[in-house]
Amino acid sequence: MNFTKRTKTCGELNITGKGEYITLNGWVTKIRDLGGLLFIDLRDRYGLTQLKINPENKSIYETAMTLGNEYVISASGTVIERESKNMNIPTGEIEIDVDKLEILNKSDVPPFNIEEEVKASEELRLQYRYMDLRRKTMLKNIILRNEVYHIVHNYFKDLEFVEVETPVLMKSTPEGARDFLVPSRIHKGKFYALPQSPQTYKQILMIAGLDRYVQICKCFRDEDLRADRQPEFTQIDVEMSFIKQDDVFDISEGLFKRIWKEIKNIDIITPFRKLTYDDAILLYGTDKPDLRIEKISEIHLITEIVKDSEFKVFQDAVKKNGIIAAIKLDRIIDNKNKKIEITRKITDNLTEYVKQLGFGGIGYMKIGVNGEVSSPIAKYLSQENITELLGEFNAEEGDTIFILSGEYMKVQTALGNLRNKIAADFNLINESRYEFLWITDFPLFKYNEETGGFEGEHHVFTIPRNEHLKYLDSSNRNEIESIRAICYDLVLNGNEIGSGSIRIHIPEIQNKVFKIIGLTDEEAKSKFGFLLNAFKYGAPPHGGVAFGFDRIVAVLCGVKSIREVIAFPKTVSASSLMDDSPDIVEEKQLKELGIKLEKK
RNA sequence: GGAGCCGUAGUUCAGUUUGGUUAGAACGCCUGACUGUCACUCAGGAGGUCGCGAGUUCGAGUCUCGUCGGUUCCGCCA
Repeated sequence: MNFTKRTKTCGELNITGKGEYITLNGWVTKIRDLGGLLFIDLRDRYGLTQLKINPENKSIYETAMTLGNEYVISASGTVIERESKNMNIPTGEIEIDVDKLEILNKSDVPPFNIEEEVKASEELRLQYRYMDLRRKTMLKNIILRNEVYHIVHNYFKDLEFVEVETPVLMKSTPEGARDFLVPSRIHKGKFYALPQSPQTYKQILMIAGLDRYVQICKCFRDEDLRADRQPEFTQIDVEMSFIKQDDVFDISEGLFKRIWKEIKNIDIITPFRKLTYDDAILLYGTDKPDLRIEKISEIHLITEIVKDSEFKVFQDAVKKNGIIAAIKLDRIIDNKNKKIEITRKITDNLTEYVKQLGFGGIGYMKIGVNGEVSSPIAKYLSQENITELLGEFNAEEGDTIFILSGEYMKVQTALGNLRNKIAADFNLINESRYEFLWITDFPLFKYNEETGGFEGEHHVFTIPRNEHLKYLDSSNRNEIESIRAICYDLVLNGNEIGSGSIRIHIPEIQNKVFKIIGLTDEEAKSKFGFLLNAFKYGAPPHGGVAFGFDRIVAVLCGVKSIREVIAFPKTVSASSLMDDSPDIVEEKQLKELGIKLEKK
């Protein structure tokens, strides 16, 4: 098709171009018909420019009158200064006095308006994603994503990392998430799996001597979705040889420093804070604490203080080897500077919340003037205990202490959830901060009560801490559970954005780990034989990390869901509303693959 | 697999608590008027499988059950 090609974009013209004859191509965003004089906002990726159509030019005017929103047009004319300027937009001092107008394509009436603040439901936005992506907000997210992409590539290139593409069709492995499977036509009855991550390949690249590997790659996990989890997602995958944990931290921190500097012009402080997994659970009840939370204390164990109370719930907890722990909420004020009273309604609501987490209820203690407390459980406590408790928290008038009791892990995680909930309910998250935090020394194994066996907490190639190597020969559950790994997560604002470990490169240690998780030699050989073989031929000490690219971009864009930074995301039921996938396939295709469907 | 919330005009929502006349509003769309708008304004108009299916009832957008879709969370998952 013949059309007049643009000489400028809709974002670049300003008063300095006055008098220039130009052509714009773009989408009709808004038509303002003043009865005679006609104004058209023309939009492209770069911005918005106002076209002026004068009724004196009859043929152009008539064409313009047939336009609708989202028509694609070519408009030529002279850049002129506006009679009344709009200083809210960059091009607001000028307009185009159009003397040539071509309709390049019509548009149906759009299902929703293309505007910055979208009003359409997410369902509709996903169905018409090409319309949604025309919105400035989405365009900004996608472009910012691309900028981060370049920063990552450049950063690692500067450090002499080698980008290597790894296969998308690979062998299914039993560990970790459920695999997406791809049937093989040539080998009927056999399947490839899509990679959950290129884990084994990147380790083999280390054995191959690549030394420093990076890849921004797609990963696939067939598990249920969340706001921050898609079945296919993007990872910054990194692996290095002859390094220790601190080297991984240095390289990673440098990356984030550069991203934040270039995208946000913010100098983030490195090195990042570090917390062991055990401390994170002890202090925050989660392995991904949000350090932006203000006015809520860390978790304090108060078993020693209240264990002799008359309160039966506490006594039960102590009897069952459990604990009693608490958090303190500072006196808080609303945006009108008025103190927020912790009312019965609020405590009832929190009680309801902890009941869902499997507790009978929550103990609370409101601190009044002169250390007087109002609390349903105060009557079970001696004055000394109360004083001691207030001292433990440095509690002052207006503060509230929330107490839970029971099994250690259950209490800690519940208090961790409670911190998040209270912070969200009362707006206690400081949104202006970026809080990076390394969580280190994760347990190597997790005991599975159902199967009565151990499972890998991270992945099976993670090396134990030196001082715990001896427990690999143990058969004592406590000893095995106490093994900590050289394994780390990077947490940003309460989101897990990265995870990695130093790997096992010595076959003897690897075999012991396999043994503990109940993998026989034969199974290990059939599942990971290629990797174990490779280890026999001089595997260097190595380790790495992988970052969740979508989550990082989501934080940078200030959005809650990674769907906002993915061009074509899936819904929570893992379908694509735009192209209606997954979908049934033809009988012929199944036959070729030797697949028969079970009747429902 | 489980729990919560949502589903009404092209779109966003009100109406559902307490079943009852013709299901409303805004934006968008169509027609007309208007030569400096930029959320243009003004006048008029069209537009509804109340997600779908059963049930209760004289009567269901409204109550009950089921089902489908979206979303948040738990389980699951780095």
